[in-house]
Amino acid sequence: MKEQVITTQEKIKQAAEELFMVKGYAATKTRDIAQASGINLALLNYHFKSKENLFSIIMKERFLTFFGSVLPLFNDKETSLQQKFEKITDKYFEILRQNPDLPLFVLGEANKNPEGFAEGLSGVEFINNSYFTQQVKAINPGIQPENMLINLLSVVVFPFIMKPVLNLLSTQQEFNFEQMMQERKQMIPLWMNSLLTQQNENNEI
Amino acid sequence: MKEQVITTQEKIKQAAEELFMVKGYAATKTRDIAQASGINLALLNYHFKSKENLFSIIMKERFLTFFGSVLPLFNDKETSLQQKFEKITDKYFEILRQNPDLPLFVLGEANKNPEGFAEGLSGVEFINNSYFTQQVKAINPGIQPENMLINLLSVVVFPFIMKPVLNLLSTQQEFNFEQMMQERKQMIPLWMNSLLTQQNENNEI
DNA sequence: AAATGTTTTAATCATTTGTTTAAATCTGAG
DNA sequence: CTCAGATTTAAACAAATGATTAAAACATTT
Repeated sequence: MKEQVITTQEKIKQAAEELFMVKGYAATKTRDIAQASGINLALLNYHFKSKENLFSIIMKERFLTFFGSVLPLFNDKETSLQQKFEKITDKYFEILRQNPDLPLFVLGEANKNPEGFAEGLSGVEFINNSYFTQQVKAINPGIQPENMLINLLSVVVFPFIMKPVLNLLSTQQEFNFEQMMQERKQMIPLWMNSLLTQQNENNEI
Repeated sequence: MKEQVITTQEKIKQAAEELFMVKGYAATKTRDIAQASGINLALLNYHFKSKENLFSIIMKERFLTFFGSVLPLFNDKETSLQQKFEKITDKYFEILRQNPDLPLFVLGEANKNPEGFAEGLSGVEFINNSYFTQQVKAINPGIQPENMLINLLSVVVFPFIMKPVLNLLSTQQEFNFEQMMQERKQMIPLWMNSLLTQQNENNEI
């Protein structure tokens, strides 16, 4: 097999990424990164100018991972709504399985630093008047398309964020996170369809 | 009107709570807390023994706010499932409107420090074999009750976490977060009912 | 091999940060 | 008022932290 040469920069970035994601920016010390990547402390500042610069680079990459490959699916003119539900669910499950800490990192950063967040999203195709929006309006004008978007992202992403809480339940009960997620992956498109096609009956009491 | 005397301890706690929630533990410096609460730096260690102890106190209180008043509703034997959907939604909207940073704080902390998280939850009534679970099984045995729980929490809580992302959309488009949440509050119980009563059709292609 | 530019290392610097200390101020009981 | 205890203040300390420096090691070209 071909020897995989991993550069110092890559070593630093990988270690820093892991640490930033689980501990956050402030709690991650430059010496932690140096130790985790097995490099000399000074190399961090040599290869990346500063801790903040290193963080900024990693942050932008993570933002793209979180938004870049999924948001365009909303605008796909070749797929039906049902297919969009399936494809977006599949894609996100794939991404989040490999990057379980991604949602909290991205959304936490969006909260702490909204300006930098917006800036880090340059190049991401947006959903504004996406084809998704038009399709929702066509099928059910009684529901705000933004709410369908939010519903889909909620039931897909939130369980990953909830994982530690759910695992708390699992100690008391037989409960398997992976197995549950497997069922969700199949059900979510059906659930979304069910939400979409229901009648908006605003009948109070 | 009666003069509201606010003690030094309360001033410190309120300022620290705000800072911990938006910036996180490590990024919040004791001098930030002192300045924000207008007290002398040494008073933090005089009234609370350490920064970590202060954080621990605040953290446990926030955990209770997030879980304490909502989880019991799942076990209420007097309410139907439909009523549970409504009451849980209402209660959470009320809490999260007043504490918009609560979910990210609690869930972030659950991730960074699962042990301390579990410990901070002592006294919270759990959902294990709740009445909610039984009711879901009775109405639709084809769905895992845990997944209904997760769906409900997802569509209620996640939008608050997504708020900064959604506000990014609002700059490009007429879009009002509050107005959208108003619609969600009405719709979520209906949506949940729709999910629950749909048939689990496992028909692949 | 010599020279040149790049990368790595160990040591050090200047701030920042959590905490402590000793004195000053305040408060309430006798 | 006076005194004892509680609270507050300014100053300082020790450790941690991000960054820099100068020399050493390495790699590449001539």
